[in-house]
Amino acid sequence: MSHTLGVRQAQKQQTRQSLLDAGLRLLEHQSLSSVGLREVTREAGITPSAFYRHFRDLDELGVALVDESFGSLREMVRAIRSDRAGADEVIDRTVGVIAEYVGRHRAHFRFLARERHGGVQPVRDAVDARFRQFADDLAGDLAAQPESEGWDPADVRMLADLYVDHAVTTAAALLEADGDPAAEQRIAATARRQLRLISLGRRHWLQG
Amino acid sequence: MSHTLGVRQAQKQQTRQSLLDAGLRLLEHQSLSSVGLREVTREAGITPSAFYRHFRDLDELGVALVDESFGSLREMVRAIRSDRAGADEVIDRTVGVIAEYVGRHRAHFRFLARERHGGVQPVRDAVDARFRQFADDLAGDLAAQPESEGWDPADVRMLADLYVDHAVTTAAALLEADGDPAAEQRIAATARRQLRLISLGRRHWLQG
DNA sequence: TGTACATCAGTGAACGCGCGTTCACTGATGTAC
DNA sequence: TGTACATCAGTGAACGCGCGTTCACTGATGTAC
Repeated sequence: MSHTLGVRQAQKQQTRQSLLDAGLRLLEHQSLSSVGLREVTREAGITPSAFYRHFRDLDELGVALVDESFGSLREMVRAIRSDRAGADEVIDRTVGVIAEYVGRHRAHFRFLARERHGGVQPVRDAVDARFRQFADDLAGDLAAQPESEGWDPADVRMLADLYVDHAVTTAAALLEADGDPAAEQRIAATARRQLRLISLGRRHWLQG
Repeated sequence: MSHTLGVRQAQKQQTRQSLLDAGLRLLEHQSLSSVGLREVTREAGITPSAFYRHFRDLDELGVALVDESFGSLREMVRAIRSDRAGADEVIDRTVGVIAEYVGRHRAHFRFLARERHGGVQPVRDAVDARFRQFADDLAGDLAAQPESEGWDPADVRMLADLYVDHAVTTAAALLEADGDPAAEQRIAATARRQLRLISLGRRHWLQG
């Protein structure tokens, strides 16, 4: 028998995952600070006391959900950044990818939108650190592009922040649309125009 | 005795206000959905059952707090919009006013940031409606400016949304800085550059 | 102005309930020989 | 391979506690005459 993990550990990890899934399901309609431990274990189909075999408390589960949620996000960002095309195509693809991922990982995005400014400090810190990391990565990408020649690094960074904040705002608006296709179209159209305006500003930054 | 209100009504309103104040105080460190009714009345110094003389439940108190918070915000927007000056001065003043109001009405802004995407639906709807109203007003202002001559109304609206979203993001970042002056300076500096880039994009929109 | 009654904001006791946490336990999985 | 013991993920009962809500009440304020 090959056991890279062992039956026991594999089962434990499965239970842990069912706790995370249960948490995410409950967080679709309420925020972390109002979810109960017993509520989560009930949803996961285990005993309340078994919870402590996996997390110290609900905050710790929340931080684990941040990691999981940023997994989806990282995938999305990779899809956007790998794009090499003309400005307008990049914009269209970017907005398209955001809309697609929000639709596909709705629960994860909803969780991040909720807890980003929500109740629990350790979770908020975890979310913030991850977003800052994204902005750093994006700033690196932008700096390497020919359009950024002659730019002050601080200006590159502020542009990266603007892009990230815009993406976050757009994703949150799409969530709020809650699947209504007309509303989603409107939000996507607005987002595209805004990105076009921003990229115009970028083009004229040095002689501005 | 002149009584525009009556002693009894005046006292009732005072109690109501102390409930709102207590709620806002508690919401500095947690979100609405995790605050208890008894917690609020304890903080306000009244009996739990007296709560029902003023609100049906905590959600209703939350909606009342949205109204109150937007009072501060409306004042701020009036201060910004009344400004008539050159582009760069407007930008500096705008960011300055935002920073000043966030500092002065910290609890109100924190509440709005929390509950905007937070747990409770009626509160979220109330917040959203108010922000949309602001964007409408701002779109009206922008449309009246000479810089907007020849603009598609939909483009004016998307610019107004971009400005409002940017202000919201900046305010939230300032809150997260939590009074640290260096962090606040950095955020304000970034916000000013971003607004300058946006206004560059605006200037080149039609020939872009 | 004075009196008699109505109103109603806030009180305080009581209720049933679900909460988070503890603890000794069970029995399947893992390990040593 | 087989046996004897160790580990430990998940169980289920128990606990004390604060919760939201109800209800009859009190006494200051308001109103009618």
